[in-house]
Amino acid sequence: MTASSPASLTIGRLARAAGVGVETIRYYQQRGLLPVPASEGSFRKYPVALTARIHFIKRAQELGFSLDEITELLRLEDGAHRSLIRRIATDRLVQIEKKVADLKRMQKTLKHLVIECEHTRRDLPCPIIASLVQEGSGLTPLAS
Amino acid sequence: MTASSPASLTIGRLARAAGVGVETIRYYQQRGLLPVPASEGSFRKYPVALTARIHFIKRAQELGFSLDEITELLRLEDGAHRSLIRRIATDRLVQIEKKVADLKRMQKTLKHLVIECEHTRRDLPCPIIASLVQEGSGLTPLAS
DNA sequence: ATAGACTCCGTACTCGACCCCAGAGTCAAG
DNA sequence: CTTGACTCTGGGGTCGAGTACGGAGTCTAT
Repeated sequence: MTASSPASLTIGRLARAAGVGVETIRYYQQRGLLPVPASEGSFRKYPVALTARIHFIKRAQELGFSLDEITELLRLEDGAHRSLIRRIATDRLVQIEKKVADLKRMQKTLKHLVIECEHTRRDLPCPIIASLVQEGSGLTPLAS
Repeated sequence: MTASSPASLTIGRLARAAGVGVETIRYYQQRGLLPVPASEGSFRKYPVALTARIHFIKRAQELGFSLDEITELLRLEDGAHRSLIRRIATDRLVQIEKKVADLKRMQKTLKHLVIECEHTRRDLPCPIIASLVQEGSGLTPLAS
């Protein structure tokens, strides 16, 4: 047992410990993601264990969960609601899959256009622009 | 030459023709994406050709360009700045590739967790939650 | 001529996840 | 015991791409 780090922290120390801003913690409190602990004197004292909860939130965010979904996950955290948790996760998974498909479509089109543009003679119109204009009704220029 | 659709439209008709809301057109005008045409009487008259410009904007958005980027593209639309246009497109391409990589990482992790969860005995903790908690310091429950 | 649809203009609101600020009070190190 | 770093509360601002609203004026079909 060394110099003993305290079992509870001020909000600022908790923020540093968890790698987030003080404002983020207050925001999470408002959203019900973090408890508002009791005060000691006039400042609140935050259990060190809250860093784990914040890390939970951050990791879940990295997996693409919204704070609303994370709130739900935390509510189910006792583990009794496995199938519900799975449903939230698979919902998210479906969204991700759709997004990936969308992006790949964009990627393909764009890549194609860029390559085409590189190989088109300088005196012809840029294929990237041309593809956006599509039906040759012509862009009306902005009045200057 | 049949019943002659007019060469210029009111904002509402243009909006319907282009499949956007009136407010969207006004917004694009504010952002400099669309010209503010002259008025005839006290209402403005919009050239039909503006539908093409709006379609340009919408298609570019579908490819993931922001309105700022689209403004830039429209500015370069004369075709003289091919390499600049390509740079905007390839920048966008790089962003898309990064996003896809991110999503695939999430997807993989989540898929793995969901499958694991389905095969874990009901008396063990849910692996999805467990993976988020990670270091077993335990989540502090919200004070009720 | 009048009803009803539309336009113009400006402002304000939406969503999500925060960030920033001011002012007053408080805590801890030297 | 002072100083300076911190906390609390409350409110506002940010970004992007719009949407919504309200009141006054205007156009058009009947």
